[in-house]
Amino acid sequence: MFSKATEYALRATIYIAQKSSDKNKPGMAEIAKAIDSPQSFTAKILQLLTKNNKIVSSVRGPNGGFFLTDKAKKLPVRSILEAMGEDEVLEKCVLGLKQCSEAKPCPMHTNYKLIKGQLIDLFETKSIQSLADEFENGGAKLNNRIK
Amino acid sequence: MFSKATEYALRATIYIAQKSSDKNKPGMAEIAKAIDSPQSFTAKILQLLTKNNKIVSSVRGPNGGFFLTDKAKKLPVRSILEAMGEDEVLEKCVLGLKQCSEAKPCPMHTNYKLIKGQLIDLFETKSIQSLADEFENGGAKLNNRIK
DNA sequence: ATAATTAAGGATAAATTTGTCCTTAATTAT
DNA sequence: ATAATTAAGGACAAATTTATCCTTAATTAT
Repeated sequence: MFSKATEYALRATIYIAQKSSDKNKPGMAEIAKAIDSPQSFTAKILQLLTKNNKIVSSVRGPNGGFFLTDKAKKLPVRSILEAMGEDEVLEKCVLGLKQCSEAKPCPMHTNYKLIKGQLIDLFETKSIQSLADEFENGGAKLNNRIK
Repeated sequence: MFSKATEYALRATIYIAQKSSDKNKPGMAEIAKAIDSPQSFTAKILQLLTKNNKIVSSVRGPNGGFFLTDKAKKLPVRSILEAMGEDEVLEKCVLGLKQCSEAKPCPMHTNYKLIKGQLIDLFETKSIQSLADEFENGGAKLNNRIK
């Protein structure tokens, strides 16, 4: 569904939401290990999320690392997709048709739009914080290693 | 959602379902033009669909081209995804976690699985033929050019 | 039989995505 | 002030996806 870069972005952001506080800010090495992603590549992605788009915040130096502002925690998960430039996946025609619309529907349109609507709703409704919370409560794990 | 190759595969197969008959078999040039895809690349994809996996059939020589057997027309759309090796998209965890499951759900799991179920159902239930029919009845267009 | 037509298949190239490495800049602790 | 730590950023490399081109094989029409 999403690119690896976006998958890493989602996992990293959720991890940061869980682990960061005023006292403790996970660094890129810790994050990459925790979510089982390539470290340098993840660093690039964190740069993206930190820079233009204000999803993630960071501080350099000893005890530095990444964290989320209270404002950022309330952002919908979709904002991560937007920051990664992969937001269109939620809107696009399944067949990849540029002119597919209500007026000129592709053969999948009518059925697919209902599903797409739910996808959009899910990514709009869920906040970054609420995902982190679900992690804490459920047995959910973010790392990707198979033991 | 899907790769370009798979989008072309879906469009091409639907087009063939519409246009082919005993008398008339669209060739790769016609198909590529109709669905607005790069010709040589589309030819490769048609080879894939023709070869191992028996989605599409073909005949060479003058008046040759591509067509679908009656059996193939009844195949679920999902079989095209399988032939393209992109079937896993329907099953995969949104966050890309290999060990995400009912037992070890990721933070998105519970909500996403409902949507995924509908996606799978859609691709399982719809047959190639039924899509072609919807095209004929509705105003749906397969080409991708913006006029 | 021959020529024309069309898909099959191989080799290769271009573009994009994924990934690494090294240097620089900022911040902190001493 | 100095050294240590950590993110930022640039340059580059590998892998994958997308795409083109050319030759070969099959089939048909003449």
